[in-house]
Amino acid sequence: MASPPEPAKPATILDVARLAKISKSTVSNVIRGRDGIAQATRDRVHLAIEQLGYRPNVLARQMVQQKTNVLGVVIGDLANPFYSEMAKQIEHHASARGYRVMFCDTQIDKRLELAGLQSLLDYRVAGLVFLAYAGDAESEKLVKESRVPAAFVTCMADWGDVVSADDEKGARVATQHLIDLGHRRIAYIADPSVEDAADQARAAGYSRAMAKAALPTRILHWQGVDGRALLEASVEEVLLGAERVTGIFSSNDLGAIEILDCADRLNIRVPEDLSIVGFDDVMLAGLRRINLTTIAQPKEVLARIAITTLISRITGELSGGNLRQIVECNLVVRGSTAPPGEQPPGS
Amino acid sequence: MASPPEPAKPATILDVARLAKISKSTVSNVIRGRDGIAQATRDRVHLAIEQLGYRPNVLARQMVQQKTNVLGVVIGDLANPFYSEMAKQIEHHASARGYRVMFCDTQIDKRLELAGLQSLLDYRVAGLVFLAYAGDAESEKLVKESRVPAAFVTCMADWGDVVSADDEKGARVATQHLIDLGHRRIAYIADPSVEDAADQARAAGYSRAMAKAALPTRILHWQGVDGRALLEASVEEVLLGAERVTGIFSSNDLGAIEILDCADRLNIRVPEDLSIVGFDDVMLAGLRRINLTTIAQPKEVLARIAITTLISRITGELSGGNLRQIVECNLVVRGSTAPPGEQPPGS
DNA sequence: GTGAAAGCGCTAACAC
DNA sequence: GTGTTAGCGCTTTCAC
Repeated sequence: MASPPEPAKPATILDVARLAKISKSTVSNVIRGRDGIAQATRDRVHLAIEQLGYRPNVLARQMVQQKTNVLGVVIGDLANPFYSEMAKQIEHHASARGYRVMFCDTQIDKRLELAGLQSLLDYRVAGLVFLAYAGDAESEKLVKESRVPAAFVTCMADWGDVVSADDEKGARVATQHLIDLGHRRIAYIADPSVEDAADQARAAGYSRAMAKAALPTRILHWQGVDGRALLEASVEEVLLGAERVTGIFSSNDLGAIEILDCADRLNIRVPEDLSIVGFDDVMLAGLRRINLTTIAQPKEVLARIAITTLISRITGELSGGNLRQIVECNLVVRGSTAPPGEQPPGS
Repeated sequence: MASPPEPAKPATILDVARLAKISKSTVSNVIRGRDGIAQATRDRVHLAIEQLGYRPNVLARQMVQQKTNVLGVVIGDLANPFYSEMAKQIEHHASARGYRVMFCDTQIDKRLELAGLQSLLDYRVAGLVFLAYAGDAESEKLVKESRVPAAFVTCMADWGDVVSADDEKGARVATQHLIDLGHRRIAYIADPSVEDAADQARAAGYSRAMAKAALPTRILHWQGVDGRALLEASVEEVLLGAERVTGIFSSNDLGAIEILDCADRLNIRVPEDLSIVGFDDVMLAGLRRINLTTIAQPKEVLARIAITTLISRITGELSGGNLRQIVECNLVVRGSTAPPGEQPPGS
């Protein structure tokens, strides 16, 4: 029979040109919307495109332009709700602007990060979004040499645009919330899955609020990623010991929920005996069973600004020194905080 | 020394060829590991590559081969823990096999799905992974015409390889668990974010277990995505009415947690007054505060099989009719289920 | 307004 | 074993 069931070869620009009885450069010009083309020609081309179901070959275009409309997104851990919620926003805004995204989950491992970046750059991504940055010097060198613009969202580096929540202020507000409730012994507990820079800023905000209230600081760190142990002291000591705290500000919601779990296990009531404030406001935090007071990061806004900035860099609309855009975050009071109550059971 | 700070143009295969005093095809042959090349030549080429910091231009390779090493991944909602946990596994296995992934969040909207697929296909993805499939006929037509292999993970279609948990059996086990505990009035509640096909299978498993125990079925649906209302009856009626249930099997963990919230609000104790079983075993379910009995989907296994199958299709190792691979899932008993207790408060 | 022609950097026949 | 050559499908000067 004359026509095989499926045309294995998709139509090319040449097919369109032939059908429209016109040269392929003119077809190209029509497609790219260059002006200075007769309406009649334009119509003929569009008709031919229609008839053939022609779609420009992105690969060929990328090859000649040596650039893509793809953004590389470096993520710390896609299974972490904060990252996945951010990733969703990034994908959403990128695709709304005509860009596709390639995700790369690094587990905040420098070697994975480097390999992932190399691969993304091999694919000639037009820009990079770091949702987490392991801070590797090799990575920095690689990206800088590639001259691909980078945006750091919710993380930090001095060699690209930074879009971040006001971590220091958020931490201050969180800590102040506990102080205002009447807490005096308040610890800051850092979760390793939080970016170093963000962690520093949040610790600083905590320390500043505590200093202002003339209260002693106590900074603790979770040991390992899903360890239920602290580096500096046992959880029991922190929550039940002589110097036990009545308020905790966690560097992120996941860490705060970890503490919630510990408290439950030790029969410490939240918020009666222990108040907890998280950071991020992941979906989880809003669940009735969790009901965590937290500092909400405006994820949609962060993503929007990051994508807008990055695309401006790509197109060249924006040039010059690195931008550092800080957006406000705000306290969401839920059920995990209250004025300090009576002595915890067992003391 | 003589080298400029940044070579704006990356080295091409021609540069390597010149430096190694060899033709570019030979360089190409060396790079692609074709055998039948003198060791001396091979060494010279590698040396030149090293010196120039040469990296093959993926875009050019893709262009000539008219194919990429990119997988398109269609996701229902990246902010949904089940999807993001699956997405992580998919990305992991794909990158381990040398493939990059392009994610596309469709919100299970047919139009978004179609647009996303069109775009992925424009980029000549080598294969498609559907983590969710809206079941659009246009989408089907588009992908079939493109001849790009598709794998449906955790969802269903008759025009690609399917990798899925044994939803029907999982549901039977979940329901049987409740029956074994002594429950008699057990409802199935479907969450709209669950794929239709999976929902059907789970409902069927539930019905079968109930039928076997000669118990009446009661199938309910959440209204809207984050609605706290059911289609068929009020939550209060289901949980507190004369015909109230003592056991619920939810089509996914998120829906189960929703019910947990409702129960808490209505002062219904779980598991004393109400037992709940979920499906998926998202990270959330394991939190002490949630502590949900559930059917665990083996996400890592599902992803691995899907990627392996898809890549076999891509390379042509696998051909012929669509595969339908079903993997076992298993009951994880936690604290949300127990034998039915006394009458719920207020009755 | 439109078209001819020169690539983009690579792969893959096919000569030598 | 190695080199020559002809594209892949498109963009983009630059003539006409």
